[in-house]
Amino acid sequence: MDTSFAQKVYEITRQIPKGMVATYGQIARLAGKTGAARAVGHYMKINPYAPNVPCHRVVGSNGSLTGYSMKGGLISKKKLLKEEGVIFDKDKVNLSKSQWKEGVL
DNA sequence: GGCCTGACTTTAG
DNA sequence: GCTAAAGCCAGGC
Repeated sequence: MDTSFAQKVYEITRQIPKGMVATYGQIARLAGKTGAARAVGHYMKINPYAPNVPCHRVVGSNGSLTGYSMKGGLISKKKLLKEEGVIFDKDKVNLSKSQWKEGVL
């Protein structure tokens, strides 16, 4: 997996600050492949950079918690995000307040 | 080595 | 607002 796309996806995901979340579509777009969110999801699944890539900070387009292959599943995921300070709206992430935006310095 | 599936998104009707 | 179809990458069988 020396593909620049995967590499970019991992780098972008790695840059997500604590208490923030990004969507698959956004990452895919930043990586230069609008619509390749599926591939992004797959990269999260295999996640060869598990500790370096906080895949639990990646959620669906509308803030829905999806996937998470690590132990605990979405339960742990939601918990982690909450602990990090991500604003939750029921079982979804409040993107309006906690969606990470590249360059929001 | 080929087909199917999967943590999805986007555009169009 | 919802449904349908197309597009993307790699792993597993």
